[in-house]
Amino acid sequence: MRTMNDTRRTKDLLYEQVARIGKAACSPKRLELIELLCQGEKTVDMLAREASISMKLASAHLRELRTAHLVETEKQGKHVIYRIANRAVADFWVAIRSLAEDRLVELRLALEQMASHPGEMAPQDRNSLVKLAKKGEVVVLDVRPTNEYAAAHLPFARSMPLEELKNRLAELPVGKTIVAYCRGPYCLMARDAVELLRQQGFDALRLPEGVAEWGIAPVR
Amino acid sequence: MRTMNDTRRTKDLLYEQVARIGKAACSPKRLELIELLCQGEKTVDMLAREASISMKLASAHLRELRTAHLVETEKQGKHVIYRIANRAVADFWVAIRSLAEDRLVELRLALEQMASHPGEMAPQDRNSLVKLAKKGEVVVLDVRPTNEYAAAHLPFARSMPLEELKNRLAELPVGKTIVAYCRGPYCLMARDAVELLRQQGFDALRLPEGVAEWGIAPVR
DNA sequence: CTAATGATCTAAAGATTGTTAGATTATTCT
DNA sequence: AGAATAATCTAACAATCTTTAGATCATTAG
Repeated sequence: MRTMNDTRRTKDLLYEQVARIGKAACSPKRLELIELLCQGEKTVDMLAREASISMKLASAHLRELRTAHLVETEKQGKHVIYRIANRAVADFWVAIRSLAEDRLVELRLALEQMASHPGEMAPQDRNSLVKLAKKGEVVVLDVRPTNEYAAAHLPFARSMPLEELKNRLAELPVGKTIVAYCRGPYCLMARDAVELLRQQGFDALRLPEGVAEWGIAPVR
Repeated sequence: MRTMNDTRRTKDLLYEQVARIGKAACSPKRLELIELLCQGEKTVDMLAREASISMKLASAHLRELRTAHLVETEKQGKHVIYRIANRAVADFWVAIRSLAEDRLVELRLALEQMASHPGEMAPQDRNSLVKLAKKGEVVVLDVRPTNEYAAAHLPFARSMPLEELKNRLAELPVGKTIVAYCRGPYCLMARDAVELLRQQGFDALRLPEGVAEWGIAPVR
């Protein structure tokens, strides 16, 4: 015989488990860490530096992500390397972000303001961009750090980290359109790259999507 | 001139907005309310009763969901009717649940234990089930309350709420397979319906998916 | 009009998190 | 071995959230 209370307890248990994922996603800093890990594996202090928090705090947040089984660790020498558990985590990051953009006007406004400065690329389908890049009609620049490029990058993209860009302008073609991308729509490196390129007379556009949005986030 | 701090503040703002969605999804009861609303619009006290919480608490949780713009309200007489803001909310509920099932062993175990009792339906593709139902080779039963059936239901499904099932067994065919579904994998009404039907000698199976999983959640 | 119902608001207690500091561990470098 | 580095653990305080109770408001029924 199944009682009402039995059913209640079972249900509570199920929703509690799902809420563990929600809890992992309810802190801005944890979301930022997830996005960083979508670019490739990183050590705790790399993550702390890039998210502008202390290593202690990063460690505490990563612990939360680990108990929710969203990230995995591996010890290498005196470093601990974190990575997302699998591609489903990257997909979830894209999904929650897109729901947030769908529902929250404030977020849409902030993004529009951000994008209005330099040339935002018209939403174009992926295949046609890849085709153009393959034929050499546009140059796709990956302006993230080299290790992130090494972990995964868009097809036919060239690595040119934002910090090096200023000194490597000579490598770029003058007539062609240059498309810069970085970690995704919340990362401002591609925006700054486009700003710099335009000041130098290049025809530059920003592609707001990164590897997570293209579904090619690196997983071991 | 853009400063480092500027960039930081902009980023923090973006992640904070996304975290508002995470916060809405970090309480088990709020998740349950979202799932209930995926079945169709409901008043506060309907929601409170079905989620086994007080109306005050339900109201407080719904307030949170409303500030995250995941649900919308409409006043009708002395009732306030809640509904999910759009289909993207139902999709998100399915997405977070599926990530939880992917990552959390505890959840998979709990679901297996739940499912092992009655006959769980083999994961079958949707079109083939609809075809069988259309041809009348199986009977698909929607065992949710009638108002949820009215809001949206699977193609060719017949409404037969769990509470009425016992008294309406005569309406069911003896030779055919009966497929029962309810609100989704975390709802136990279909499980109980299958248990009852099998005791009565019917060939019954549970379809663990509901309208949210089929992408036909009702939205106004 | 008055009473009852459905829902929200406010305030407060209790529980859970976020954040920081200090101590501790494991590993590498010298 | 001793110092330095990377990371975690523990404990504590601050901040936030959950939950309940009491008061309040709007609407309907009598």
